[in-house]
Amino acid sequence: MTFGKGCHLHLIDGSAFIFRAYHALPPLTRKSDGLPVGAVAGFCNMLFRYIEGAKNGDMPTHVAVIFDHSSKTFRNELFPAYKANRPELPEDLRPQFPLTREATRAFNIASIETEGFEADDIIATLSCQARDAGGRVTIISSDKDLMQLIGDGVVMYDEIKKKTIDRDEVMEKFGVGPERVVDVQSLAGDSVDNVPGAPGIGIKTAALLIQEYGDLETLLARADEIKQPKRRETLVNFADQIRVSKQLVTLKCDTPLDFTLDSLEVREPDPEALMGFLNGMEFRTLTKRVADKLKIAAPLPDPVHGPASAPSQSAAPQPAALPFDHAGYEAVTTAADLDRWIARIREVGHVAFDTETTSLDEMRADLVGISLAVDPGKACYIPLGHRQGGGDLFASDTLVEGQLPMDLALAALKPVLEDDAILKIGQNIKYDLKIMARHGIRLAPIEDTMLLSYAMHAGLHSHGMDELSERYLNHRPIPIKEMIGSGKTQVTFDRVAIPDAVRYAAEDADVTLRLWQLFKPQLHRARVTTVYETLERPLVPVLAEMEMAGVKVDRDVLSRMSNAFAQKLVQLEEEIHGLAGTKFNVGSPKQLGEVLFDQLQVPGGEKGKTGAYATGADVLEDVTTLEDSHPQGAKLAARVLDWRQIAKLKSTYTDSLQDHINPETGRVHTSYSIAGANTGRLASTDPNLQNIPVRSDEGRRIREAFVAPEGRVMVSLDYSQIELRILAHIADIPALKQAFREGKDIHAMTASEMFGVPVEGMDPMVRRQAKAINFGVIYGISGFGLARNLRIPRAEAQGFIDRYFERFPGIRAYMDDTVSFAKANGFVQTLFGRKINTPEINAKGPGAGFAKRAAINAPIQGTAADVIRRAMIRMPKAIAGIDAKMLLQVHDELLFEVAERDVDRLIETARDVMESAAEPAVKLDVHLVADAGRGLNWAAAH
DNA sequence: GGGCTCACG
DNA sequence: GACGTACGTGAGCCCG
Repeated sequence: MTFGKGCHLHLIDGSAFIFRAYHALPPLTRKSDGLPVGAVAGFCNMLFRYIEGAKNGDMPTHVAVIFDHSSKTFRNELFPAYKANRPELPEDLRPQFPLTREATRAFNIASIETEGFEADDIIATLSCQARDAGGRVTIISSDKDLMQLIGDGVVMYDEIKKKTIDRDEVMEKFGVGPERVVDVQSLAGDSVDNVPGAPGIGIKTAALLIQEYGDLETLLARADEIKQPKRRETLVNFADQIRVSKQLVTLKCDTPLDFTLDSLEVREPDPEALMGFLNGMEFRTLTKRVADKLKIAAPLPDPVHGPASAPSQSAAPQPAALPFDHAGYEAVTTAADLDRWIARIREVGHVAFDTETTSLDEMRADLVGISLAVDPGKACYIPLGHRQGGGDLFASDTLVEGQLPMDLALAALKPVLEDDAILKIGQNIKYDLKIMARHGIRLAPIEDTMLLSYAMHAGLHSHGMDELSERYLNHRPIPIKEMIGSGKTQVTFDRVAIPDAVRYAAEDADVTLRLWQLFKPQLHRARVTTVYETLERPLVPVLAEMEMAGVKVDRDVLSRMSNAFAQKLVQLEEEIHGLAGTKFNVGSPKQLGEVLFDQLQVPGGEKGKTGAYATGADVLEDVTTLEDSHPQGAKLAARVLDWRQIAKLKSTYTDSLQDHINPETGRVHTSYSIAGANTGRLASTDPNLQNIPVRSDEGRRIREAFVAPEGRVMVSLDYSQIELRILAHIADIPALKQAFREGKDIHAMTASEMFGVPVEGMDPMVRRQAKAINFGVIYGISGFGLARNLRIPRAEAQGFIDRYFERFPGIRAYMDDTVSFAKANGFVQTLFGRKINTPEINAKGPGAGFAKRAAINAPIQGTAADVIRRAMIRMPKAIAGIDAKMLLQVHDELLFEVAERDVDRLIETARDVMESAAEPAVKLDVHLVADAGRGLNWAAAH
């Protein structure tokens, strides 16, 4: 629902709730672990009572609970003593703060807080927005500081006294109307908040003065007219202090918010999530009371954790319930039919859209047809490029008769597809976006069912259409194989008979539409609307641009390297066969294992589950150390390692990259999958340009083939230590934060802290170990893993870890908290609210370890991924005036191609975007740093 | 098509 | 007390 006239926004002052609850209740701890939960219990009770009360009274259409983020706000910069005389927080209250946020979410109410602003400012901002939109507002609070907001449909409500506070109450308390409350407060000051005001003037006097002079500014301007000498002097002498006080008490109506009023729409609690939370808190009485209530409320099934195809009891239209019937699908072959569809799209304002083409590679694919769906069960397919024949050598290239001419159809569709008022819904719509872009059509605005699923279900399953359809629509779409076959006999889609294509393609649009209808309303309930709207959807056009731009690759450089590698491989092979005494396939791990451990009797061979010897690099490296006991084996292993490195570089890079050079553009166009990695990272495919070698000198030379065209320069910017910085922030490690603040060598600092050695003249080995531990922490460290990585005894590795935790206790707390959060909620979150589901977290057996480490890693890796996504989304606008293109993303690096004269400007601008990418949604305690490099090729720029 | 190996962050 | 373990990816090759 769009917020507007007739809407009623309830804003609950969460911090006030907490303090009231804390002081009203005796200290209460959770039975199982002694966690203090008294305030949480009181908070939940108040929230529950409020919900029940609201049902009987003046029902809100929108609701949110607002919290203070931290004690430091912009007011402290204005006046350092502001709120400085507040008593220290009770020790058992602070840990309950995050739980109250969780409680709020469990009740399915938006939980809002913003760094640098008080809850009051957010309440003020939302009130203003709601009022301006023509709606009404009730602020659930009795805080006098909020009374300045009353009027124009805004009232307050005291939840304890069950009493509305409106203009009359304000007049009674301040002696002036709400619009002059600020003036009175500025004069009277406030001893609780340490607002100075004018000495000797209280509310009574202040009210009198304001009544007489109208407002504060007039009063101050005409202060010399005041008869009482004492008052006159005070006002003249303390005018500045009074003005500062005014700034302190005036609430900000323009707090930056990264959501809209619409997203605060009232939602029924998700019974499972709510009961899960209350149960986890071990609130028995409340759990029971809520359970009783919920039964009456006929809960909706949970879209995230509930059974995949659970029938809904709600009255909402059930897209899944309609059967899939191909009778509702039609071929559009006349202009009149097409016009009819376009008219229907305009009526409804949205359309599910899908293209059929001849290839999965959007840069080479030819458009074959377009399918549309507007109403579930009804869809059409517009064949445009179907051709005669079976696709064999003798197939003719003539178009099948009876199809609309492509240019005519596209011209008719273009206005709708580009209309800002019509949503184009796709499944992986980046593909269609690129196809249409090549036909001069800019698809916008867009929705993507794949990304809707990714925002809600990351970690639960993949997000391809077939998977989603089977899971959520209980329908198995026609496999593409039934259309085009597979293997040798596979044909392209333009050879599919049109009636078959109609069934297949129209169904895809139908499925997409139904998934959208199902998923869209679930976004709010899963609390990932902001994630979808700020991190997923806007990335689509950005990536499409990057992919279409491609990166120039110099074929000759690659081809020369391939030749050199080929020669080297032959040499190595001969040498290896000589050492082995027999000829065998060096590329076969199985044969290699047998040669090494059976024929040559090298000790230490270990067979894996498949019965073959393990011959990974780590194993072979161990063998190379046997120079004394088994020189032949050691030498062989060393040569095989060399061979493997070269073979990898040749086959994966120098050879196959050449095949990916697009003949039309002369460039390589990767494809990024947005919903591939669970953590929010992108993945690059066809080819993967995120794993181009860099660690070895030999491999790095492959980057020399990624070049800038004449007159242009490659620029690379990469975040320095972004994951460790995020760890320092999330786990709140003062020593780490300080080291980053001071720009220190973070690994050396760690080593110094752990081993008590000075950073100056540090043994590189010691630093290396500390570095391994720092990375290990990000991965969910284990003694075994660290031991293997550092090749040291396990006990020693465990000793390092113990010392590390001792030195940085916050890390241990973060790891424990993250795992228990995952266990309680079934997911973990990034700082930006991205959810990563952890369905295996409560598993038994070896899977448990994996799930725990993944849960520990996901918020860190995921937050870093969110940060660079934000930077990428802002980048096109930021560099609009610069002759530059963003080409590639490699997790913490962005690669640009820039006109020579614009290089400095690009670096300055892009660096700024990257370093401030977290803001304003998140204010990190640690600043982000992006390092820049430039050169004629990627190797030189990196 | 699964397993192994290895390239990246 | 034993087990099995660093996180996230994609691609090429071998082999059944």
